[in-house]
Amino acid sequence: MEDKTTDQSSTELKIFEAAREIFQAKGLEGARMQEIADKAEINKSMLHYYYRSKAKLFEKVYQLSVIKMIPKITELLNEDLPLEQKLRSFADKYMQIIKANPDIPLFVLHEMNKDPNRLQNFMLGHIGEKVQPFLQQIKEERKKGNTVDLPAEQIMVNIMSLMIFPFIGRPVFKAILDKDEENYNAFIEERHRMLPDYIVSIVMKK
Amino acid sequence: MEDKTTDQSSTELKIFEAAREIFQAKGLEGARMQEIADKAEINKSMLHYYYRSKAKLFEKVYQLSVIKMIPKITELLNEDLPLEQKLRSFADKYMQIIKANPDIPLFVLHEMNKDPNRLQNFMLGHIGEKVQPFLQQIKEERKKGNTVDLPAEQIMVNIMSLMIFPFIGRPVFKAILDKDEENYNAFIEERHRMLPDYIVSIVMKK
DNA sequence: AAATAAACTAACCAAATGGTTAGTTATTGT
DNA sequence: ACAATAACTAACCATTTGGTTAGTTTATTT
Repeated sequence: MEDKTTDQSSTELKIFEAAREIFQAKGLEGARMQEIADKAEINKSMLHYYYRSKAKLFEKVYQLSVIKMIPKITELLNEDLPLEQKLRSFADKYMQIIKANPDIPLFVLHEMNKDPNRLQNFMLGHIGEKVQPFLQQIKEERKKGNTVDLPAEQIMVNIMSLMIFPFIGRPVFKAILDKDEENYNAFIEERHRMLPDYIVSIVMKK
Repeated sequence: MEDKTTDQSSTELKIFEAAREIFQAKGLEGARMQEIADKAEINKSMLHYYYRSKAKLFEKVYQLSVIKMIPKITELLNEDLPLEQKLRSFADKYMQIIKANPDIPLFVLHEMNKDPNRLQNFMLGHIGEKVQPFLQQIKEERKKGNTVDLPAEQIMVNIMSLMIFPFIGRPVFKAILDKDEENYNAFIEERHRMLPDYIVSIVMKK
């Protein structure tokens, strides 16, 4: 007896997976229903049979994408750990997540930018308050003189930028650094290895 | 007598400006020709009168967008300055450029991601060799023990990430940091002020 | 095994969208 | 002043695209 999440017809899953790939690569308007059907190797009518409309199918892909990336941030940042350990752990675990879903950040940010109110920003409604404890933790450590002298918000943005942007900027960085796909992936691996310590080093006062 | 670049009918310019805004906000496929015409307050036929096709109009917008952001990087990084001053100057000037064109990074990266071969990557063909001197400069300073102990490429990616990502990630950061548009702009201003020194501090060994 | 429902297909449809055309108005050169 | 060209408009067209329908095959239930 399979559980509810895996108890879907293989066709439905094939459709979703194809839709995920194509929506993430080309965005809502760039994606063609026929293209999704082709990739899923099913008749185009099946898309509507299982998901009714392009908008509905997209919404599922979009929501899953957001869910995979956003809640993890607050989840990891609210573990009960001293700041330094928390930073190290967060950097490592969040890099793992992005590496497993490298197309999501650009996809989600592009769609958010197009329509900032999609589902009243969905998922983003209460994230602010969930990040507060972490920002507070930084502020306290800063008062104690344990961190570098920067506003907590700037530190937060620094951390996220260093982790996420190398994935979003991939095509440009590949050109700038003269790397092919394989080389750039190795570069990302190297980055994953160094980032936990590096982030600690630029946040905590030495 | 106006020079060639400004000697265009006001209609043509209005179209281009409208197209720029809409393409940058919604991407190639998300943009509607009618919408561009409406924003430019002209008849839709004028779009084709001056630019022949959506693809051609888009290409002009895209190329201008790339030209505004990419060549400046190598230009600024190849000024004949000691590393520390160069970093400070680059951070300040490049932040100015992004602030003046805050929608371009996400737009360009989304389009590049969709079609990595658009115009055989245009503009990106020779950028690698133009960045080499700067990477070399870092490597030399690193050998002398003047920089933090990181590969030059990682340093380069760090710098670009810290500058650009706050613009791309705006909708998420606004939610996370609980800021409205005005507050976030102030946050960006603060960031612009601190980044030159900060970047120096995380690259040069103290 | 018959009946019922679910999964699937091919053909078709309507709306949206980029693009054209034929003609009108305004501008420019002589 | 007038011919010629450029700028512009409204109506229309062809294709693309998301979506539907009517019917067929496959699986399930009793």
